Amino acid sequence: MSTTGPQILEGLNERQIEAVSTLDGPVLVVAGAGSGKTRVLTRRIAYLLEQGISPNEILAITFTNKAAREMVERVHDLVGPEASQSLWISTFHSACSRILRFHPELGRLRSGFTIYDADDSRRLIERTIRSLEFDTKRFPARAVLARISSAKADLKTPQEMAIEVHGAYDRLVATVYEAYESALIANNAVDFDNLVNSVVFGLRDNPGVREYYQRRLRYLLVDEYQDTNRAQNELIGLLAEPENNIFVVGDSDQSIYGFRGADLSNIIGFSERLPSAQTIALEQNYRSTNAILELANTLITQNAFRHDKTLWSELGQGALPVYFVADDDRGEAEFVVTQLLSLLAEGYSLRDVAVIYRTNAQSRVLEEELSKAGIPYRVVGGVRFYDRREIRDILAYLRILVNPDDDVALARIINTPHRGIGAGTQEQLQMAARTRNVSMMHALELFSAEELGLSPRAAKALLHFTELIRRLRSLVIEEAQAPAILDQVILDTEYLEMINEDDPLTAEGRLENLAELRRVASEADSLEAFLEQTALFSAIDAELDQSSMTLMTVHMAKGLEFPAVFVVGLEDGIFPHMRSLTTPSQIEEERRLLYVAVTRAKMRLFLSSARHRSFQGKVNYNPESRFVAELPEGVFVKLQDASAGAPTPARRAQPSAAEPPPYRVGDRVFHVRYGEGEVRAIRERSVDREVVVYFDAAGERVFFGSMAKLKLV
DNA sequence: AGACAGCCAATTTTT
DNA sequence: TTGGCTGTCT
Repeated sequence: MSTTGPQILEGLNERQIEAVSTLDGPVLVVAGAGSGKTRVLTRRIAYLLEQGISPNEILAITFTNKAAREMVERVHDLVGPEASQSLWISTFHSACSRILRFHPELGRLRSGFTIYDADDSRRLIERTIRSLEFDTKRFPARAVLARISSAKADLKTPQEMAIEVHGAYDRLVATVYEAYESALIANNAVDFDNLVNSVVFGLRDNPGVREYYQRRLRYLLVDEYQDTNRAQNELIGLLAEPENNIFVVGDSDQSIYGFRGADLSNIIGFSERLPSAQTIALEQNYRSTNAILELANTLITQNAFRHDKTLWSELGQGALPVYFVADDDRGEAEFVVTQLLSLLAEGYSLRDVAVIYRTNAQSRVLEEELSKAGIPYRVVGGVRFYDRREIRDILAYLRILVNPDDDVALARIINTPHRGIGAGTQEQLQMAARTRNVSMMHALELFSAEELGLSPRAAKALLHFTELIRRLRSLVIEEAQAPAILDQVILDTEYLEMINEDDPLTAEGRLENLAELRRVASEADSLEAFLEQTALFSAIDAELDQSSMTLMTVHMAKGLEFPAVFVVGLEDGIFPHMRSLTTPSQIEEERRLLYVAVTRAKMRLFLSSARHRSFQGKVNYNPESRFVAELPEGVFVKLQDASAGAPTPARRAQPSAAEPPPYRVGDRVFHVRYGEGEVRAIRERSVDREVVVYFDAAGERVFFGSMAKLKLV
């Protein structure tokens, strides 16, 4: 049966083998960038199974659904469907959600509870601030939510927060926090933070449930451990007792979510808290050349709060990273374009290249220059699928059907599409509901318009609304399928008509979004499962465009790799960001951000800055990033602005597109790297021309005409 | 109820 | 520069 033994450890280095096969007790794997941590995690699961541990006894936790899915797939490939189906591999939030579905009382919830995402939470906070008659301008909900959220990350209750207040602002936050928690319970809802926190508090208070999970989950694995907050760490600790078979994998140098409560001391202090812990460091990198790793290593050794380690690889020295100082942000973007053209000429393709920046706003100039040059690109991030208005509206309808106490959902849709229930009426309803201690939906159902103090006109509009919800709810009671309910919502609310009237230009796109939502719904087992999925999964993975380059923030780039990477905007104020210059720990996090950015590169790395740039409508003269200054001569080549000094590859003469191409479609050509092929297309672009060649051995490649070293055969 | 001008603030965001 | 929100006018 267990003939898998050798396979499980096959191709692993010594450290990795040690990590995979150290069975009992706490283990910390310090896994540098590109050191094969997912491999270690998946092989370890296979190893545990081979050692006779039941799949039911294993819980593997990740931060993202993507990582969880990837782990499931890879374990599946190793151990087959039977064992892998019984494994529990999920995100913190999904795992907690599942526990709460079985034991809603742990979080003072009732079954059918709603999961609030950040936007729902913000809205509820805003309502709370208003209802306490605080000024929402002086105390923006977003800021208050951030404070509450970081308190929750530290497992701090409103009462604990109230004790430690410094000044009026803190006092307000503590007051809002307490009211917000009550509102969540009243709405039968949990926010993301409370998914974890209520399980932690619930397990502490309920020995029976706690012991059940402790007995069941004997082997825990945690991915990206450096990103855990105190609450998540506490959850792991609780579940792991009494055996303490905790296997955590992470890299202190890649902790970039401190601003959201990630607590680096979880990983740094792991072996101090658990003296029996074994620490295994993975320092061999399988991604980058040593030239890139040397730059990364020198950069990150400037940080004090970290696990000391030095990455190395067997992938050769490689090209020295290039650092370019542009005159302005446009010049920087032009640098990216020209270097990109050379990369393409060398045989890199667009999908091999990524531009990474600190803030989303930086994408604009890059996009303009790339468009100008006719280079296809995609920007990762931006408005996410479930954040689109039409999606949120329809989901709010579905939510109110399942959980009538969800006032946030109700507020969203009570007058969407417009049905004559204005702000005044809504406020009146809210007040009336509050004094009766019921949700707004229940108030509508239980009391007459007169009792609620509503005008006859408002009463009529509300009656229509209540009837609408009642009709739709009957579908839920009859256990109709999620897509059918969704269809009926769209139909009965005349939502499509609204979309059309609203803005006929975008109507089609929004319609497509709804169709996509319906497709997701059709794959869910139930309406409840569908809603849960939409709450916990942020995006339907965008199909990777095979022929465009990628633009994204450092945060989005984490976990990814590209043959060639540009890191732009290396200026004090941008990277490190202005708002992160105050404390040493903020600066360290910014430095880790840059570390994450540069370690995405496999072969080629380009860094750049601009002497001045337009930013927030004004021209800024930022000094060069302190991080660049920290790097010694020799770890990169510095290029001056192309107008100064010797001609750089950046400004190599470009034949104008008007010149006739030296080859035509159908010609046979030769390339040093790809051999012989046939020219399939020649496309004129504003800056250059594109030549598409189909190589006999290497398939299709796209070159830029000015750069391509193609010889006619 | 809806349109529009004026004002203000402005990282990063796995769930 | 952008976007979001508020208050005012129709």
